Amino acid sequence: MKTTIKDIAKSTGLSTATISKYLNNKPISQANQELIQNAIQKLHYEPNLAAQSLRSGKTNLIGLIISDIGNYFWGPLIANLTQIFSQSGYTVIVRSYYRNTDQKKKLTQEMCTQNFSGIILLADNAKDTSYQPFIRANIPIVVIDQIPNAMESTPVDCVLSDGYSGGREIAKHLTESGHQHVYVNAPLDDSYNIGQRILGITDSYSHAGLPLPMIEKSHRYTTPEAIKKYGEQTLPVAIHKHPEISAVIFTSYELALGGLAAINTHGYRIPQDFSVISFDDDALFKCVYPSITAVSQDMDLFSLQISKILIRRMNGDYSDFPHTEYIPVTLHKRQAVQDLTKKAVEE
Amino acid sequence: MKTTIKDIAKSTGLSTATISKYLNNKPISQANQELIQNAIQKLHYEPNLAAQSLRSGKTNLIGLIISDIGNYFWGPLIANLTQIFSQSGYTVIVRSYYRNTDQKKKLTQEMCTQNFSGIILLADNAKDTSYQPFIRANIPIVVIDQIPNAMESTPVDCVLSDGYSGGREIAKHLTESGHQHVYVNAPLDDSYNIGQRILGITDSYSHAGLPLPMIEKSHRYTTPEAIKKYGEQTLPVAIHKHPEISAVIFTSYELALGGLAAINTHGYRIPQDFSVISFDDDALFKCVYPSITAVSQDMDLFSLQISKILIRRMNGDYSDFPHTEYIPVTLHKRQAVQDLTKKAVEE
DNA sequence: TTGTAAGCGTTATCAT
DNA sequence: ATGATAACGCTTACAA
Repeated sequence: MKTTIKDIAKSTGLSTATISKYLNNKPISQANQELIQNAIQKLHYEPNLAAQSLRSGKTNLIGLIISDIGNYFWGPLIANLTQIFSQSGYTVIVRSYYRNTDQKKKLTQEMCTQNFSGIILLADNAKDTSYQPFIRANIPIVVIDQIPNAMESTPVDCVLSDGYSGGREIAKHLTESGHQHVYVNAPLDDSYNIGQRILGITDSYSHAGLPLPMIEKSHRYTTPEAIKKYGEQTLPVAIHKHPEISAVIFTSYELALGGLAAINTHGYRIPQDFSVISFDDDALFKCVYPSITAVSQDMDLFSLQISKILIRRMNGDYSDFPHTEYIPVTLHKRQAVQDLTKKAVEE
Repeated sequence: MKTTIKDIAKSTGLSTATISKYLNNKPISQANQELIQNAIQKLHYEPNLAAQSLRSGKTNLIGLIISDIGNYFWGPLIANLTQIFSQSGYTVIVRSYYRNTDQKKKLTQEMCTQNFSGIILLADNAKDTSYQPFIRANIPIVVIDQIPNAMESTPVDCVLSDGYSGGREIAKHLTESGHQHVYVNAPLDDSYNIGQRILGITDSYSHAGLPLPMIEKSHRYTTPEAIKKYGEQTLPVAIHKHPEISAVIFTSYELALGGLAAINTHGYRIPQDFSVISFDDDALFKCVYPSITAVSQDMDLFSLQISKILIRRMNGDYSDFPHTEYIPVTLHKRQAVQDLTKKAVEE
């Protein structure tokens, strides 16, 4: 038999109403506070969340919607969010729709009706409009990793890493290392984020009066495997056709996987044959030989900003709505980028 | 205003009891089934989970307890479990205690009282007894990745990868490739799993009449970072002291990270200086040069078996209790292991 | 097969 | 500051 507030009420001689008030930090006499506190400890009382939720209409549930939870790049983010929100009394529930559009619609519709206290939506790309039903249903929501095109008609809070700065950092590092002819491997999708990464690179090269980076064009790819395969196939072709290329930039982790696989297969030597640099870092990047130069996202800060905005909204504070937060990124200079200026001097 | 079964009742002219029966697949006349179905569609009815849970005493919640959700090795498992259980109408909630013993006790106690339909506990090591409160509370639970020492006094269902076979596979591959002097990098913890991995290796070498693998002894390490650091520090020392070592085995992903970092720092050439082989696979292992030979766990099958057992228990079927399920592992032969027999012939 | 009505554990209203 | 009581949306005897 589970302990309920009735038991606490009986044990203390108070009414359930008073116990409830105690639990919700409403004014209670000092004496009774201690009385209740003791009873709770003694009887091992834990509130029934279902009852609380049913009566109050608040679930304290945060829905985290990710197209494909299997994509482990986002693991640390999920971890952080789970931890941060649990500290504020919220429980994070992760839901995926596995890149199935029908399932996605069904999922969002279902979640709109389940009294989630807040939603975090990892948007697929800039065309993603699935945040809109939550706005309509008045459920606080933060869109992450993208800025939807529909922002203008339906404003929403966004948090994403600063891909543009990342692109500029990469370009700076490469130009300072003497790399004039650069190849950017990027599948054409409608990702705002990836678009910004590329723009950061091309802007820098353009401003520096250098030849514009060669950007691989392609069809759209949806699954991580397809993106990897694409990278694996296109890289050797480009290198072969354009021997002047001295550096390759992967615009995402999946492309890096594919590119590195191709590099291995074809026996390219990094960084002697060409330098390599990737967006999105991985624990192994800094361990392998040569270690892979990469731009990492700050998942801790990312999670923190998401939680800050969402909690503000859940508390009814919309004073700065809509807010877009860019999370700074960090370039890790490693062995995979060769300093061509030094090399020239040495020779 | 949310739609409730009352609205459906009014709209169809039936009672709420009948609607409830329809929702719970109890016998209903064909005509009314269609009537209700239509009303639900028209009014966009979605059941209130809190009310269902409160009344029925069932939450359909699965608690997944992981010491450190930030350790992304388990990301794919979380992903799979979330997906599999959602197909059966369960929602997975991941909870961590961040290697804090007090927090862990608090968490398990709290979860015991929250009517979880089932629990999946990723045990820390063989000494982990935190599954016991759930057994006492009659909450179905499956322990994964370990077999607790307390099994005998408190039986429990277990699912874990077959580390022993993995060890034997590794040993077979190494001996067939002519590796007689092998170094095993393993922090001494109380992990049943890691113990089995080591045992598989040593048993094989012992049965083959070869010199016993050299096993690094150490203190206990708790965090992934500490384990990595340990691997990074011990490997070069061992290699230096024992030049006869021709192959190094990492007993976990974290050790591989540390070991590879050390290899990079010290400029060892793999596999010329020594071969490398790791437990636990990573997407990058097969992409980098040289690709890293590794034993992978089958996370799909792992998740599936967990869900099968747990769902059986939640349905009250304890006919095969307690059950221990070993998930087969796969050795991926890659470039990091050199075939010394061929080399000998060539020379 | 269908309806009536009680009640799950909590919170909120309104007295006191 | 405290208490009596209704109500949240649903399930489940039990009766019809």
